[in-house]
Amino acid sequence: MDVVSPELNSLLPDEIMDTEAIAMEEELPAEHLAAPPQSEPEPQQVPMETEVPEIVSLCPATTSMQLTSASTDAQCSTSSGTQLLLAPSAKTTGPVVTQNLPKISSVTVPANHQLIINKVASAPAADGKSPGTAVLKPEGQKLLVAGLSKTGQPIMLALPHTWNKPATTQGTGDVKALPTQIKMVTTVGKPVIAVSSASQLMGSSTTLQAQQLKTLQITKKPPVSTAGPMITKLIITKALNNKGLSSPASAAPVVTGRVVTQSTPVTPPRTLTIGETVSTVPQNASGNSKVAISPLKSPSKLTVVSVASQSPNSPQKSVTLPLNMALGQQILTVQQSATTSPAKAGTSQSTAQTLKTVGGVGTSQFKTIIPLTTPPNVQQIQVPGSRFHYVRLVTATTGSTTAQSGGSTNTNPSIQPAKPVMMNAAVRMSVPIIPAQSIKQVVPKPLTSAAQVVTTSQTPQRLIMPATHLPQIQPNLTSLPPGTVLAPAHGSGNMSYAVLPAPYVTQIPQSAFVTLTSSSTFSTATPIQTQARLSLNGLSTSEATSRPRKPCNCTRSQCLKLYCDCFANGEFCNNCNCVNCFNNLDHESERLKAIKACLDRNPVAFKPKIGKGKQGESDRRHSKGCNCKKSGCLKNYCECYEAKIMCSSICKCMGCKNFEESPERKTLMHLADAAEVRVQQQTAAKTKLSSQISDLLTRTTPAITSGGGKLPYTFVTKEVAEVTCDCLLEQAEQAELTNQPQAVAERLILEEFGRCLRRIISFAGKAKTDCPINC
DNA sequence: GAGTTTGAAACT
DNA sequence: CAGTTTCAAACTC
Repeated sequence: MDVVSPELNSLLPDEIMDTEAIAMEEELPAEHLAAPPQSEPEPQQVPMETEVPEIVSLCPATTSMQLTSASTDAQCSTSSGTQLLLAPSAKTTGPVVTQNLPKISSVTVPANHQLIINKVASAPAADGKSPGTAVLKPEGQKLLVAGLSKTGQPIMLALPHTWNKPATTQGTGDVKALPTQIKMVTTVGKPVIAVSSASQLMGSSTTLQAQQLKTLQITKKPPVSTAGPMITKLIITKALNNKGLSSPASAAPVVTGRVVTQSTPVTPPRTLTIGETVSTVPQNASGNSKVAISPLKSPSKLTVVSVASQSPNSPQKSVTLPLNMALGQQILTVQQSATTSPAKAGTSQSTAQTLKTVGGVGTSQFKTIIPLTTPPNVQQIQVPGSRFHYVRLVTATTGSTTAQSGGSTNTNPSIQPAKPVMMNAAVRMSVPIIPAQSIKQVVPKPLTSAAQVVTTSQTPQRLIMPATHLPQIQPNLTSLPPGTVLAPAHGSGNMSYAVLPAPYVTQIPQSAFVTLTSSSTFSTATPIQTQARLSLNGLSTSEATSRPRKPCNCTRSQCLKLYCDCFANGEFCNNCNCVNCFNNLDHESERLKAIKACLDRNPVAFKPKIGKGKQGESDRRHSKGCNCKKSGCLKNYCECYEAKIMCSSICKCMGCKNFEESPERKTLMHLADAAEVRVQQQTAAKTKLSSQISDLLTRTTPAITSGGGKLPYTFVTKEVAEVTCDCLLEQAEQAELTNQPQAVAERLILEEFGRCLRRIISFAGKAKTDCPINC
């Protein structure tokens, strides 16, 4: 099992992981496997709240690591003598446990680096392997790894009692058994590997908590298992910087996830088979390297990286990274075929077949991210100039995929042919370090055409669907609404398009969309349908539907001119107050004409006005600049001000006060900030009040019951009173901040008090209503 | 909520 | 390209 090759590592963004320090070795030198003394370490108690029993080894930059798949032993050796500890997967249940116990080939600790692996319980080496192999008992033992970072800070991780619990709880070794995790953590530039139960949270080590970590989590599917599934997750965590321990605030790094499958021409291809499924296929040591990187929004929330194994003969490897959508974690799934085998069009389907979303089965932490009704294909896309890899998730039957890849003229074996990218918002969000502008989408062309790429600069996806009955429109591809995807008309080089803004996909019921696509006359609807599904599924429904957008109020433009914000944003009107709106599917032809007209007038009409500067948001500026004359650019009339950016040299405004040093602007900003803070505080207070009341209701229901109906004041407990006071104080502060007269302030406070009372009464009444029988 | 102001978009 | 008109959002009362 390979983890990360240096070549691959070089391609990975630092934000994700840095595997420079990890080199793979085929064999673990026995001399580096110093047997841990029999002395059993203290059964160190792992704080329950952390729930992360881990085995940690610290490896220096030169550390080599091997995950041997031939046995249950996980070994780590380092040329420098530093340690890497790989514990074998948790294994198994029942009777076979003792025969396939995970073994720790313990790690030697070099002079200055730390690793001390103390097996808690050693048993006679069942397989008689190298001395020094510690055999872990299946249950109730802790493996402690103690080490010191360069800074001298000790690292202590313990193997929990539940080391083998996953399998045990699964009884017969169900594939859904909670996998053991191996975490590789780099501390102070050294990778650390830890093993923990998959259901447990990271962060048991206070040392680790004190570092800014990034985690690569890999679920290892061991080779042939004679005693049930062996599931090991390898989490490679790297300190974001070498400041390591000096960054106390870095305990909870947000690491976006992605899965990378890649092989390198230099390093012998290796296969890291990851998955929770039981596999009887021996790990293919000659396969392509696979690396699964799991993002973590929080170190306490692990995202399983699952990599489905694939036929060794297949040049492409599929990787799926499930994530906990509920936690807002997202993934970027990356697939890359072997460099020696450029992606073949035909491989995508097999990819889809082998692509599995695993992990998390039976564990609430792990969820399938893309609940497509059909197995998705994952196509890798390499964006020029980007260190990131993107994938396109498509259904398997599309012919356009074949055409696109087949038509590619890219002859560079190291660069994948341009492929369509279907990046839904969720995916984009999952990798915030990827600017939206970098996302590129392929414009499907007739089957004989090479793929074209449209650079998008805005997150919403839009679909331009064939509409053969409509006037032909050949929009400037570079000027289409951002995110636009074009689909060719049926079997013809003459292209017609229907523009479907992304919101349409999310605005309309899925059934409606399905009807639309299924009834359309073009044969290449599959990609669109797929994208639609992705938009519906990949983008969380709540996110899609709740995305705030002001309803327009157009009365004369029919919402077909750029006056209309909906139209200007490439969106359909939805829940707007417009009159005689044509910005909908019912007026598709008119809408298309209007789009064309806008593009004729201004080829970049649909491009975002607020571009992104070179150095991030601070450099954002209006693409055209404003022309304000009377507002001083300090009102929302000004597009710059509205976008919360300062006017720039390209603005033609008069009397501009929207510049950095402007006192007026600062004053406004302060007021705005203060208002925002107040709103947040108020919201928090009210939420707290509601929570308190709810909690109180829960606890006081018996009293209500016994009392035959208590009056609302029953609910005015100390907690409620305190929260109510908070609300009142907040109101007072707000009045003070806004320089309200005392009378007004008093009135505001009283009104707030009235609201609090009403809420209390409301909850009280609700409580009585909710339990009419008992009360 | 009606009326006014404002500046972008559209038009000439 | 400049000037004018149209338009809808922002703003005021």
